[in-house]
Amino acid sequence: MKLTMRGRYAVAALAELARRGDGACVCLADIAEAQGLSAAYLEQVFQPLRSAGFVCGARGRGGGYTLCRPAADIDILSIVEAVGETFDATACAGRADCRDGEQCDTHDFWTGLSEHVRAYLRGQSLADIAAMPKQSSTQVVQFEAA
Amino acid sequence: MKLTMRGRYAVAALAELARRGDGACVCLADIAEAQGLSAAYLEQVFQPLRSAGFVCGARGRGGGYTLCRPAADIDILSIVEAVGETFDATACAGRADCRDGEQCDTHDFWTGLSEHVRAYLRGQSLADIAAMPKQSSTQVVQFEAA
DNA sequence: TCAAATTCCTAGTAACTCAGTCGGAATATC
DNA sequence: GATATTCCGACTGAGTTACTAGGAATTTGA
Repeated sequence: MKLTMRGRYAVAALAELARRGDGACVCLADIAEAQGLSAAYLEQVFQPLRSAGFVCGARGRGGGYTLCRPAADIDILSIVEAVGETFDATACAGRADCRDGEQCDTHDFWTGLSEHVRAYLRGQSLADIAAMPKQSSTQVVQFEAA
Repeated sequence: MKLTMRGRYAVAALAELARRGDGACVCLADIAEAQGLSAAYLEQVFQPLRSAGFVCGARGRGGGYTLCRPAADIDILSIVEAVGETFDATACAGRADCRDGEQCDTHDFWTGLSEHVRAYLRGQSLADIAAMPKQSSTQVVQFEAA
C-alpha cells in the first residue's frame, strides 16, 4: 500500500495524452511542461507504460508518445500497477505467510482494504480523469491578483 | 498514501488488547508474543497510542497497557493516523499547491481516492477487527501435516 | 548528407524512511 | 531490595525515492 510520484506521474501524463485526443503524438518535453513534471524522470516512468502496451513511442524528430488504446478502456489501477505501485495493504504481499509462514490475525482485514482500494481504482477510467475540470492557472492568477 | 509496519503493529496490538476483554491489563511482551511482533518496536508504537488516549500504561510489576475506551468506539482510521500513517494520496498533503503553489490537474482525483480509503477505515471499529475469526496455528499445522 | 530532435537505455546519487536495536531512567510490586 | 514493567531518546543498516547525467539509436527536415 504505497503511492509515490511514479504513479502520479503516470496518471498525470497519460491523462494529458488523453486530453490531446485520440492518436495524438506528443513528445515527453511537452507532456512534462504541460503537467509541471521532470521530463527526465517522466522518461523513466514511460518505459513500463510502453512495455505494458499503454503507449507506443515514435523516435526521431516529430516523434513522441501515443495512447495505444481508447482512454475509456484504460483503468487507473492498471496504470499505477504497471509502474510498480502495489496497493496491497498486507505485510506479506498477499501470500498469507506473514506470521511464521502462516496467516496473521489481521490478514483478512488488510486484504479487505486492499480490495476496496483496487476496486475504486479499477472503476475509474483514464477518460474520466481526462474529463475532470482542468485547473486553469491564468484564472487563478487573475483571481488572486484582483 | 502509505501503510507501514507501524500501522499494522498498532492495529494488531490494539485488536489483541480488545480480544482480552474490557479493562484487561496486558504487558507489551505478552502482546508481542501473541501477535508475533518485536516487543521493542511495539513499545515505540505504543507511545503515540498512549498520547492519543487509546491506551493507558501501568508501570511496574504486573503493569501493562489497558484500552481506555470501548473497542466499539475506536475506529481503525484514528488508530493508524495516531501512529503517523496518512492515507493522503495527493503529493501536496492536501494543500492543493503541488503545481507551483496551485492545484495540479489530478488533485481532485487523488483527493477522491484518499477520502474513499479514509471512509473505509473510519467505518471499521476495533471491535470488528477483534471479532474476526482468529487464525488458529495448531489447526493449520495439523491440516498441513495430514 | 548532415544536423537536430526525439526515444531508448543504463548508471549513479543525495536524501530520506523504515524497522528495528540498545541502553538506561522511572516506577510499581512482591 | 530484587524484579518487572513502562517510559524515553539515540543510533543504525538496509532499502527506497526521485531524481540527474550521459550516451546510443532512430527518424525527420533542410
